[in-house]
Amino acid sequence: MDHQESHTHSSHNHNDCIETALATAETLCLEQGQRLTKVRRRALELIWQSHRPLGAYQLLAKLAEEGFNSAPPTVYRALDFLLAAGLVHKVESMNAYLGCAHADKPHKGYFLICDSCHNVMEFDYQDVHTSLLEKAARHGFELRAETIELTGLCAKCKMASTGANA
Amino acid sequence: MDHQESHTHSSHNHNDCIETALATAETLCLEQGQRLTKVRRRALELIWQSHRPLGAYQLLAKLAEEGFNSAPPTVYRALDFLLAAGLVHKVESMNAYLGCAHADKPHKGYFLICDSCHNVMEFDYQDVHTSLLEKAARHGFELRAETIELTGLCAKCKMASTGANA
DNA sequence: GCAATATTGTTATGATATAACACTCATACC
DNA sequence: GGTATGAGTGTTATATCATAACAATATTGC
Repeated sequence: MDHQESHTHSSHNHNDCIETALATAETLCLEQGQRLTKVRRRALELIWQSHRPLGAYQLLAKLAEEGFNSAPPTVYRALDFLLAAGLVHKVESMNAYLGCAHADKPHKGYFLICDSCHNVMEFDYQDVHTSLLEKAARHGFELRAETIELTGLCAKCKMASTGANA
Repeated sequence: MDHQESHTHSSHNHNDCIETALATAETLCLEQGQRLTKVRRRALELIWQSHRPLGAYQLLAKLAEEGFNSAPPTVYRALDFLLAAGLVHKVESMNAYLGCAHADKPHKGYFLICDSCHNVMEFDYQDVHTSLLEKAARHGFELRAETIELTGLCAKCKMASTGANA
């Protein structure tokens, strides 16, 4: 049923996440006859290494440091590829890009975004999707994509702020 | 209960919408001791005159034609004011701005955006909000704002495309 | 009127994203 | 293995979206 996932908890070993994501990406690309080229692979890895959504130009700077071409099309092409493959999501309200934790299952990117620490948690509630789909249909609207971005205070920051007051 | 509204149907008299919106805006600003200055009022009106979300620079161009200052801060200040007052919404996935049809009641901007004609319908389903609020709380997350933007094909465009095939 | 504050003018720049065309490399086919 | 094809990348230029910083002006409360 409901599924939720965060790759922002400092408690976990994020390297595992990155490795899993990269492995999944390679498998998916192989299956679909897509080429996970050097720059695409490295872009994906760099996006994953950040615990927060990464801006295109931040990513470009990192790629440039490593000898990749430093012109914007480089990064936007890589992002376009990764977005189309479902390997990353774009967080519209931040103009930033985030590794997708379950690219292997088609899903919508629903996000909880902390205003304070800027960490982002992805969640994927089937019931919300079903409900939105049904409501769209009620308007004769054929739903293709959903942008669901919830902002506020994450548990940690909330505790930190109340703790400071107490 | 559930409320939905469109100001994109060509069937209606959009002038009524604009007048109502402007009247509501004046009332709200008066109540809250806010000043609906010339440029703010005209910006709101121009946003409403467009049936689709209007880009900041599109709006700026229209304002400039009418003798207002043509530098970007002019339009962004007006937009900031209108956004803060809840009189317009920003459609994040389009970087564009839309008149809010029910600024008088606090609400979230939920949008159905047609990929084909780019019209946008605002809807506001209390049950979706409640559901998201509860799910956020489940993660210890204190929800402050929601960006819900659904894209796809509106009823008209869907009919037009199937009609073309038939 | 006058001080305090809000609003607007103005210049400059930062941040995000794409167009257009040349070049290179991988792959598939012979 | 050669070579045509198309995918991918390099490069230059520019479009689009947004804000910083400070000066000038208008509004409001006294």
